Amino acid sequence: MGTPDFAVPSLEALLKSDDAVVGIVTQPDRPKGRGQILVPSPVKQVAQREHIPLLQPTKMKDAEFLRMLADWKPDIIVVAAFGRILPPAVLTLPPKGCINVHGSLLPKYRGAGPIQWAIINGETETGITTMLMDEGMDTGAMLLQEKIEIRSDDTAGSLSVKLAELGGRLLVKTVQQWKAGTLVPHPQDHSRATLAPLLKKEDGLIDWTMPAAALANRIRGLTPWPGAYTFYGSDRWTVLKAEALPESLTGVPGMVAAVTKQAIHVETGRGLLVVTELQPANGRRMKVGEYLAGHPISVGQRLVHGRS
RNA sequence: CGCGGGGUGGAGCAGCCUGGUAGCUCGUUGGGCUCAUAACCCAAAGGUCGAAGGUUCAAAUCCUUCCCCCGCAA
Repeated sequence: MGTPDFAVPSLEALLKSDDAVVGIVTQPDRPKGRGQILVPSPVKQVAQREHIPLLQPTKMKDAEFLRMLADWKPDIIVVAAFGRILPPAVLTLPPKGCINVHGSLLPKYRGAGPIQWAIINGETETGITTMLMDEGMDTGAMLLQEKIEIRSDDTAGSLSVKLAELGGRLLVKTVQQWKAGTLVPHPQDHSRATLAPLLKKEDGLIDWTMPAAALANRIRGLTPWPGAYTFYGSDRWTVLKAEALPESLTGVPGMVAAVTKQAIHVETGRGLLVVTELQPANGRRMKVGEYLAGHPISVGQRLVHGRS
């Protein structure tokens, strides 16, 4: 069971492994983009390519769905970024249980946005944890765990690709060892658990009173989705790349303190944020140098929280 | 038919409303200046103005259709 790009490497890894994938479950096609066109999930596209039986339930407790799922007689159900809570009826279906691939070092960052929050919080390492699912949100007993470095230039997008890849490898290893009975589940230390809730569009709004270093992390964690944005006059900017400088020039958060050939220096709550890449509304992503070639930016203007 | 913005030399934009043979910033090339430079000065190259059709003496500019890109919203 899985839905977005993150789940694809896990599925592909399973397909290449010795175990048979008897069926795939993914979320229903959703209208997407400007034409409101129905788009199949990345996982569905693989399923169709491989001609593997596919279910797209709208409700997890739907009787028809549960009956068809049971008909597949799965030994194990593997879940990677599926996006739905599994009811007990599903969790207890496979004799060897449900295994989840999670993008963090549990018990830290339980929830839908572990990769993004790890970057936002300035972590320097994260990883993949495979675990036996229970009824809680990422609270099950852990099977295998592997660490990965978070580089200072990683964004949620780039890190997600790496973790998805690692997830696929670790998943196959987990399944093999679990079948062989050589794995001992380790209960999580619930007292050390932290939550990583799903990010919303509004979480991308930049609060210039925060320290520059925190904003730089936040921008990385919010890229490419939902995107960190701010407003210059009536223009909406999505800030794609920026770095923090410790010194401060004007002390007025949000003020454009300086403009060089390839960067816009913005005052924050502490230090300067040097913006080097952005995407204006109605435009494509571009280096600030390119943007400045056609858009005069005046020092002293303030970046604000809404269109003005 | 969800709302909206846009396609103009290599890049980013102005010009369109109030038709009359294309402009700005940057880049590129050549030259100059300088101990030196991604700095500065001078010069040059480079554009079927997304496509097709229409109106007109004349269309980047007005009308019609089509193609492509993007923001919001989901």
